[in-house]
Amino acid sequence: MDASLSLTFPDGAKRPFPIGITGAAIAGGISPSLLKRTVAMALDGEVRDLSDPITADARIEFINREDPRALELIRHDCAHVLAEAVQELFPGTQVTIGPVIENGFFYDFHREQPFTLDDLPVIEKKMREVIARDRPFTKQEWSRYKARSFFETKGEAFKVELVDAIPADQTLKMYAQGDWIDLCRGPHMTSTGKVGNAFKLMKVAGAYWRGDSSKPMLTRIYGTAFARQEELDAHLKQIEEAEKRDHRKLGREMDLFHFQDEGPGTVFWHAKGWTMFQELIAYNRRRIRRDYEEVNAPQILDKSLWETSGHWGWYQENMFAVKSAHAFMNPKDESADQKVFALKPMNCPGHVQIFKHGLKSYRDLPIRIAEFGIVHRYEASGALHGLMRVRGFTQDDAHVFCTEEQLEAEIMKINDLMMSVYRDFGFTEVVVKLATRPEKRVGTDAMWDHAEAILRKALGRMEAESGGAIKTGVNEGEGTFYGPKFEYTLRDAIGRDWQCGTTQVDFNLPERFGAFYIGSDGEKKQPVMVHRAIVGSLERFLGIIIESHAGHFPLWLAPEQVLVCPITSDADAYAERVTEAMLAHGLRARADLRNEKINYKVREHSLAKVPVIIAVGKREADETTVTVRRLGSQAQTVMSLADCIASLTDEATPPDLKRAKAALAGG
RNA sequence: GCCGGCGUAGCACAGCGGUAGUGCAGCGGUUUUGUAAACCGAAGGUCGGGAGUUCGAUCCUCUCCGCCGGCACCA
Repeated sequence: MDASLSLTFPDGAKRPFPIGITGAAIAGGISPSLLKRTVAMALDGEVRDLSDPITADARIEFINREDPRALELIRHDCAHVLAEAVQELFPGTQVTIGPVIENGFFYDFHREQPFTLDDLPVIEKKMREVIARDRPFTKQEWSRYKARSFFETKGEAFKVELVDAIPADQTLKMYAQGDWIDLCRGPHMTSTGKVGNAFKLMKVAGAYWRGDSSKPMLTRIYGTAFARQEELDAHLKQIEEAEKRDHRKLGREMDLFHFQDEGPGTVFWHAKGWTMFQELIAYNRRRIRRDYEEVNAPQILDKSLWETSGHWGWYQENMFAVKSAHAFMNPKDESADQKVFALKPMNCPGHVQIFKHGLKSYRDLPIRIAEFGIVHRYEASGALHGLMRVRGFTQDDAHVFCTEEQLEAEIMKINDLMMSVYRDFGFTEVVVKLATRPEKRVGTDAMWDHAEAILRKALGRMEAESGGAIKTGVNEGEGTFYGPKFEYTLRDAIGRDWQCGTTQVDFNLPERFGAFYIGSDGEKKQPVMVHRAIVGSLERFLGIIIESHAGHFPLWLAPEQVLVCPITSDADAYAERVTEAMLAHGLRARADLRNEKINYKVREHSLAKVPVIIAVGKREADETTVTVRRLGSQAQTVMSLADCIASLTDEATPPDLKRAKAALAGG
């Protein structure tokens, strides 16, 4: 008799089994129906093929399709089914990889003629056939040689490359589903039928082999799958909802901004969008007034300055160069001014120049220079995306020049400010990641060691002192060419993550530009420079605000706060009086005196997402009251004009001012 | 930049080898209205730019530009 092992079941029962018994045998031994509904098992919490022989004592759980842990298997199996379907339909198509991703899976194929959207329904149909065949997934271990020659014979060049890339000490696992077989790490469910029908192919896209733009481009087919149809439907519905709050769509509908062909990646801010933009700047300006000096540096500067900073060398492809139009058109004309300027892609060199102007003492430090700096970067055409990725944008930028001793305190101070700003905009979940030295960089390793050590220490403090609001991590090799940085990522109302803030420690630019201060010993000292942006790009941040609120802005940000609508023209004069009173109290109010029914106006202003609609008729005029209707509610509230203004002005007070008011009131 | 798709009136969309329609908005009139669309009328477009094929191109081909979905990139 074989030696035995002991398995612990979820109910706590321990039972002995012969070594090498499979999960399937155990499940089948308990009951045929258990075996039937089990798609995989977990040994000590690790998901495994049900057919795996068990070789040691463990906790065993049987996983059915509805188990949350099965979702990944369903998606992964679905990717295999997709690959089989594609190869059956389109012989000669090469397979590469097909991983599970957030919300679904994809599979990358190589085919002379890339797939298009029209191919998806056909492929889906074939997938349903493959699933209906319900072939078991069977695992085999192959030698490297066998796998390599197998794929070579089939003309699967990419798979050959994958086989070669697997470390020599690892075994090669092949999963067969009927006649179709693929190199795969596993695990899989018991058969293709377990994938079910709650799947959908979503889109096709190009993707570079191994994520490398110098390598061939493959066709990626994205799909998603769920255990049950209702979950798939809910997911599709959610995508639809997300599309409705797309800032590009809302920007058009709400008349906030537009783009046009002549200015790719640059924003035409309309009055309403610009109102929000200015409100954002005003807020940020109030937040920095105490500690920073706000400056404004030139938009174009001689290219030599950018050579000194290193940007010209590292980022030339992404910079706009500027010459006189005459010189541009007549590059050979030596009598013309052929000087080349760069449209600034960053504010730091400008701020260094301001720092350098005049002798600085150690007593002056830290010097914090802020600018709502408009920068231009020539982003790749394919990178442009509404307000989220543009070629001209405004940074809430600042540079702190300080001593090394002051550095950590400055970083923590910046962190406090950032967290406070994010809270004011309703973002409470923040992830801060330390991005360490990249391959392409300037400065000595000693410098980097030092800078990273300081940031690491600060990172630990941030997490510890945040009371759980900050989670931290490390992005190896993701730092800037001149220094390591923190990246602040916010999670919005619908769970999407946005990288906004950044704090960068820089020992290099001050040196390159020869910036110094006079130390207490009378000697010249080099300051440390900290680059920081809180919301990053104001354009982008507004895009995030638009999407996370789906256009239903908090009152203080709403471009139009109040619309006053008379019921009939008899109340026009009163409506104007109400509007004037609101305007006088700083509210953004407007009277709608058009000859339209109240129904029409309510509908129109509701669709325009105006937060407050006020209707006034004879009744209100006689009593100096207003009838208030709030966006998102059908309720009508009658109140005195004075009360209404008092409550709206309070609500429209920006969060920072509200805090100050409350502090005052609290004594 | 790369792969695929798309580009028709301010917006949302039809259409198609014989130079274009619908709805909403806008404009003119009628209507004075109590909380999500009153009625009537007239008007509005070198069908993204350029070139080619054709007797004839919004439609087919090429090319450029832009946008969309991804990939790559993001100081």
